Amino acid sequence: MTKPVPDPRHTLTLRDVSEASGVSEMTVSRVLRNRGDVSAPTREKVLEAARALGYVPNKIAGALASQRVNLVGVVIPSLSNMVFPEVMTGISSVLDGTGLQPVVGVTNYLPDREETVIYEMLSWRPSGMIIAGLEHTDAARAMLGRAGIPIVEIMDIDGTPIDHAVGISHRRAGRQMAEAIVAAGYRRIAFMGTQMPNDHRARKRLEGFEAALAKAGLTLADREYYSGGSALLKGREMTAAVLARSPDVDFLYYSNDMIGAGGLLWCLDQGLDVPGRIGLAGFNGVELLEGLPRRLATMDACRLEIGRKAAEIIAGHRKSDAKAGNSIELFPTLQPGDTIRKV
Amino acid sequence: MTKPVPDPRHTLTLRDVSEASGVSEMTVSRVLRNRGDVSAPTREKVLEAARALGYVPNKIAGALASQRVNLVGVVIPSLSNMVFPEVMTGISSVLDGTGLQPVVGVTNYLPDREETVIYEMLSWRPSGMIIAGLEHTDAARAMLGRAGIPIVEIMDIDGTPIDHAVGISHRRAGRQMAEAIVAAGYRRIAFMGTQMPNDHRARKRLEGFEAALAKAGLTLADREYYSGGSALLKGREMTAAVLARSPDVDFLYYSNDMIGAGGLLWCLDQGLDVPGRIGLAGFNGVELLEGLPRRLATMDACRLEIGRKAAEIIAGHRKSDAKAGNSIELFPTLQPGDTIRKV
DNA sequence: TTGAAAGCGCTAACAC
DNA sequence: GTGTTAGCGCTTTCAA
Repeated sequence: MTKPVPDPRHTLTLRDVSEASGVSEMTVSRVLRNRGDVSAPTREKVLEAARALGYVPNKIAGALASQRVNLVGVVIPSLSNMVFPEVMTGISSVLDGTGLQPVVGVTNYLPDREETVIYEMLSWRPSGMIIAGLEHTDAARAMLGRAGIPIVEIMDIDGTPIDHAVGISHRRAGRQMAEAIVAAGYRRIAFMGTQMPNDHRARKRLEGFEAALAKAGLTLADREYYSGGSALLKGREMTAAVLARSPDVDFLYYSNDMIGAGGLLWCLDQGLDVPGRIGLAGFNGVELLEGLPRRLATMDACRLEIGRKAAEIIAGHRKSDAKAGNSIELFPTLQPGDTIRKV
Repeated sequence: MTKPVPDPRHTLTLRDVSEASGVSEMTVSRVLRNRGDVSAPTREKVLEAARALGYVPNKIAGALASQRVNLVGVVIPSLSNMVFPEVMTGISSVLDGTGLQPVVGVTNYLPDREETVIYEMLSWRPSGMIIAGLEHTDAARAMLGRAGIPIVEIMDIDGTPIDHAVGISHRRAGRQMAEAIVAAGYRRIAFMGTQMPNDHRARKRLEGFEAALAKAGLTLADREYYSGGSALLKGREMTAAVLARSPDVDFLYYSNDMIGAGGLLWCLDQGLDVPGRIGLAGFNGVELLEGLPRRLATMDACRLEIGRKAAEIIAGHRKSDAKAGNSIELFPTLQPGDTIRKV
């Protein structure tokens, strides 16, 4: 039956700063946003009061009133494979100057989870969205399409973007690697990758790879998939399994550098002649490879540049009335390293 | 001079759903939030209309009206060293059931940047904050202290928390590793780490390490710092440099597993007897180590558990009026692997 | 240069 | 079960 005591430490509002400084709320607001003309003395009084009180503006109210939110949603499948952190670096480097802030959501390669994340993000009315991949649920595509903000799908350009796309062609990347391998004289080629039906980019690389092999009259000699666990260790294990099963294989193509690195370490442990007896290649161009005993052949995925370009599209949206449907294709370079025979 | 045409694709509001369904805004709101009693037919009509229109609620307005934001701010120094992604996994695993959503901000180990990130996050009035480390600017501590929400500082407990802390004692961790090394008979010990004045946890580990050495009558025989670049490669380079300069060193202590792995690969390349002639140890217990030719000695940092516990504190805050000042200490286990001599 | 009034889109509290 | 009223804390707009 006690009267509810008003929280003594209630959250501060503009009104509090206004009263403390003897300046109207409106003018306080102007000072705090550096907007309009405010005389130097007034400005000082306000700043002083705000600092003394420890006022933190309420962006929720600000956003509702101004219909403006300086947030950019970034939807990615995973944080743990070191490719997306680098994309984030690219995004941040561009956004940092603009007053826009990235907010990331992780989907774990689950389409339904992605749909939920997109829905949640859109409900905060961000200024733009950056989303990995071109494959989404119908509902997700619909939401994004009617959101009325710039949407940039990244990493991949093999498909039709909702609005904008920035990425590489993974099909082409797979094809190029296969061509290089065949040109180097390898003939019995095995593939190892992740068991992930929703990793569309890995899938497209393999499609391109197999298509190029077919053109050379070849098919994959063996293949092996894994899921979970330490990628480096899985690379070793899969490599051991494949070579036990198919001892005459002369090339190992991995869907990512981490398992490729594991495979390379295993081959070296076994004293195999790399790249003479057997060649290896991965994908991504991760920094880690630089510290290996031998440089694994790979292809960089232009991660930094993709992040940058995507952010530029969002940031530049106000001025450029760039129409939708634009794909920006980047071209990865093949780094043969020391694990493919020189022709 | 043309009259401004109202945007035909204006963002949908509750009102639109209300008109389309012939149900009052209030009831529509109730249906969309599963709140209160709504008859099945009304409910259906509303859901139908909302779906048909593609309505996405405006959380900004909702949050302002309800004074409730289901966001938890997570402030971390970096995404790229594979320790924080695992903390995030722990956080998400707990938050997923609660309706709370993590929002991450990255500081790059810059105190001023951290202050800004905290300010920005608080301005969205989150339900709680999780922040790496116990060292912050005075302004940041003040803001957090008066925010009126649960604050959990993670990773470290060597210091005084603002509200709650969950982590390990890095000083103790360093001490324990030194004791194990000394007990194994190593005497000429070198340290290699990052050149990062603001990585307080690495600093505390080294302090604990040196204190324990001192207690055994020893001092570091050599030390080397790096910054930037591929950690694996830097580990190799620093190791080569240290052993060239101090050939009689018999143990290499690394501030993280990645450079430790590089050092290990280098030692094996050189044909050094590990752990007989020389021992090595890192810190973190990263998954990567499992794929190496030999298991590097390390200490896990309880990352998953830290994330979990921190999230539990935030999520459980409504019921438990847990008072501030609580530190939860976790105890990492030393994993000797194959790079420390058995005693 | 400053202030007053009117909402932004939603929900709490209360009536019906 | 459903509707009405009154704001949430800001910013926009316009007047002074």
